Amino acid sequence: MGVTERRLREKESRIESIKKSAARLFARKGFSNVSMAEIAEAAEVSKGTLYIYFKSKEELYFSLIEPVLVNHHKLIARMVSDDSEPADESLRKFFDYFADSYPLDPQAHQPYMYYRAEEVQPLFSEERHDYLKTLMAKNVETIEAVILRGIEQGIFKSVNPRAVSSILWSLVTGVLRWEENRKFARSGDFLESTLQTAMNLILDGLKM
Amino acid sequence: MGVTERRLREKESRIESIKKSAARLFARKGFSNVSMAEIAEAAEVSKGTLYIYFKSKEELYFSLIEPVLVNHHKLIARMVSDDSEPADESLRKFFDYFADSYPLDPQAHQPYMYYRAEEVQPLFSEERHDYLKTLMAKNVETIEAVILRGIEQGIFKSVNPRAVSSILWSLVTGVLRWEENRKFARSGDFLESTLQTAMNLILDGLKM
Amino acid sequence: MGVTERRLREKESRIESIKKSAARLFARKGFSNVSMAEIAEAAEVSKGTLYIYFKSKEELYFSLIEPVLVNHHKLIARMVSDDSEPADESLRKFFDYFADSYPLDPQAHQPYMYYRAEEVQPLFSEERHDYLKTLMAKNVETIEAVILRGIEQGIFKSVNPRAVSSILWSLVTGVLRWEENRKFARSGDFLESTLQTAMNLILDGLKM
Amino acid sequence: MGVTERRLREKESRIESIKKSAARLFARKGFSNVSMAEIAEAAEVSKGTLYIYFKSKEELYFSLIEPVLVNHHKLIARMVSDDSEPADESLRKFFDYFADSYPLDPQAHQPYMYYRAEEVQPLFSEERHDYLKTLMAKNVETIEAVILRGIEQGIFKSVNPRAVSSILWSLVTGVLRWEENRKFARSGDFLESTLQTAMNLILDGLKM
DNA sequence: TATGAATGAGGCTTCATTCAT
DNA sequence: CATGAATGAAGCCTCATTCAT
Repeated sequence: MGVTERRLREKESRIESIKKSAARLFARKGFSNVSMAEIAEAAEVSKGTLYIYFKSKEELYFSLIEPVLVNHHKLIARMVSDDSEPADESLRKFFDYFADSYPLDPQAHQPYMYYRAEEVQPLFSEERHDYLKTLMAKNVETIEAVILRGIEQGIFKSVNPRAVSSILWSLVTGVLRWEENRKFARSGDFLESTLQTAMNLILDGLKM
Repeated sequence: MGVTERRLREKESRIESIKKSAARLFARKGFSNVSMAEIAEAAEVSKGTLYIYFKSKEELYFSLIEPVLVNHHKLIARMVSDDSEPADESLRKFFDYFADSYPLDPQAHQPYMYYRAEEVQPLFSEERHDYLKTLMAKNVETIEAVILRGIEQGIFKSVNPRAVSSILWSLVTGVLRWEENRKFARSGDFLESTLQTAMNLILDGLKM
Repeated sequence: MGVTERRLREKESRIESIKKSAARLFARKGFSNVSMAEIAEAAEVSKGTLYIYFKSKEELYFSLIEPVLVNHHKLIARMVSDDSEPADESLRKFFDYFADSYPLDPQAHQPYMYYRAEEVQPLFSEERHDYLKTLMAKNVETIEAVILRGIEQGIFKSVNPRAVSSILWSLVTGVLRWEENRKFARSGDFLESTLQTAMNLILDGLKM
Repeated sequence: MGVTERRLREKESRIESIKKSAARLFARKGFSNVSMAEIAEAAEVSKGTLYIYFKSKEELYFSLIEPVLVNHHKLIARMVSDDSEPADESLRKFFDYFADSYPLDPQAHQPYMYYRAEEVQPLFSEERHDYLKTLMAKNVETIEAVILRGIEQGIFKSVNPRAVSSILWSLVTGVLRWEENRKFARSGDFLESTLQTAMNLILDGLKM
């Protein structure tokens, strides 16, 4: 029978529905401003059902954050991993990644955009928090390596690679947040062009 | 009598104490994760006293946000208001303002750093929310004017001034958040040097 | 077919497994502190299965209590039913019964040890509760008859048989509980010797 | 002003009201079968008020149990502390204490009557549970000392003092429970006479 | 018959706010 | 004005029970 399979599919679709609803709500209002009841209603399941799949509100939140951080890291790391590629090309890909993927799935980017160590820390165990920090640190290191490569390739000025990596991440997350706020305020959507402009400025500034 | 005066002074110091405590707590943990009891204790007043001076938790929050936004706007507007000044000088002042004033009073900058339209909106009346939006929009326009001036002065490339203004604000708030998280994670304090580097990159990128 | 038989056997073993698991858990943690999920897991069946065989949690509990009460009554009644036997012999059997059978199946004795009218009453219908009361009353009457016999046989002093019967039951259940707590506190197992001593004291006290 | 004092009195009376309601309910139905809402209603306060005075349901329970155990120990220890007193007199006081004090404040005796190590343990921290065990152990030791004294005084047979102490406690708590159940079942109140009879039997059994 | 996902009532607890003093 | 005890709505979570397969 395909019964078991169908069951499995239904179960997974329910989990997906919960995750999607939760992600949207958390992204829109922040962890503390979303109630489990709200999530349940949005996902069209009962409150109890949430707890079948997620041990707690924190667990649900974590299950949304973690794979996104892992995935982004993977994607970005792969994207910029070709050591023979000119570093400016790599950075361009980095920016394009956000310009392209953000509109497709804005919630997937929320963890970066709204990550706030002091708010998140009390939610998770020390271990988990360390894990999240490590994940985010890796991302900075990835871009740091690109900057370093650019300097070695003679394309970039002699800058502090770690600082510039921080700046690039700050800039990207800052712009995503900014444009999100702007969109919410109904004043148009300029994400792509803003990111383009930002990248051009930075690259021009970085190049020798 | 000096009694009335003393009373007045005591009252104002009480209000200041409340505001200071509340600002620190909101900044540290976010609006929803702070209780009125916590604020009262930190300010060394009773819970009831909070409600003498502030109609509600939202009101208290607003009373913290609003003057900061107004003040920042004033300071920044004044700082860059000399139309004869080279635009790159003005931007340098803009960056320096954050590098200098943030360490002195980090909380004062929280409203920008953590402003999140979707989270804040349900707290306030439409009117108030519009007011906040206007305040923030003015700041963007101020920097936009500087960029425009730079172009007219022949110092800057022909960029989209509105986009670059957004970028500068995104960059500054992004870096502030970034360094705040980093500091919280006990990995050192690089705010000033990071902001310096960021400004140099951007200015180099902007200049013809 | 032997199929039907096998089915029947499997079914009965399933029921036994449920009862056994439930008895152990109820005995260990008390009715309210045991969940149906826990019982199902311990019995290695699904939650739904519990409801095939027992209409409700209360029903399951009743199905454990009732036969034990009936059975104890039967055993004890038979044990002391020989009217020609010296009453002190009969009481000795009564005590020995607990000293011998408790260690073999402690859970079977829980209904007595922890019976608490006020807690049990809201669980059951009036009718059922009355039934349980009657069962327990019969036990008291059985021992009461032994005391009476002892007086008539000229072995026992002229005491109030009902009161002494209550005392004997109180003593036995009291000691069982006491030693259970002590065992749980890991301070050794003195059930048998304690019961022996108790019986000797009481018999010495009863005898003329 | 007496205002502060009256306030204090009102506050304490409220706490007393809560404790009294809680004690009655816990005694009647057991810890797990009582809800905080029930207690609040019985005490005629709001649910929130309970948490002003007691950090949690467990804490409230503990606040009822602990002083009773301490107090009983004190009373009983004092009662039997005169080493020159004949041991049978001391035991008589011990029994009388329960016969007299139980009807006056039955709830005060609940902790003994219904103490169940396995149910109570998960409620409390290890430390607290150890503390409770120690308190109860002290009581056994107190009576143990009386038995020993009786033997030394040549009044009692040469029995195992620890075992007999356990038996006396088991007997008393057993009888209290028994009569409580009987009372609840509306079949009369024989506590005093039952305890009297029990004591006479035991003393007769103990004496040489 | 057996399963286990789903339900929703109800339990414990927090907290913004009120109000008598 | 200042206090802090009191309130009760609302949040997180558990669990007995049902039901489609």
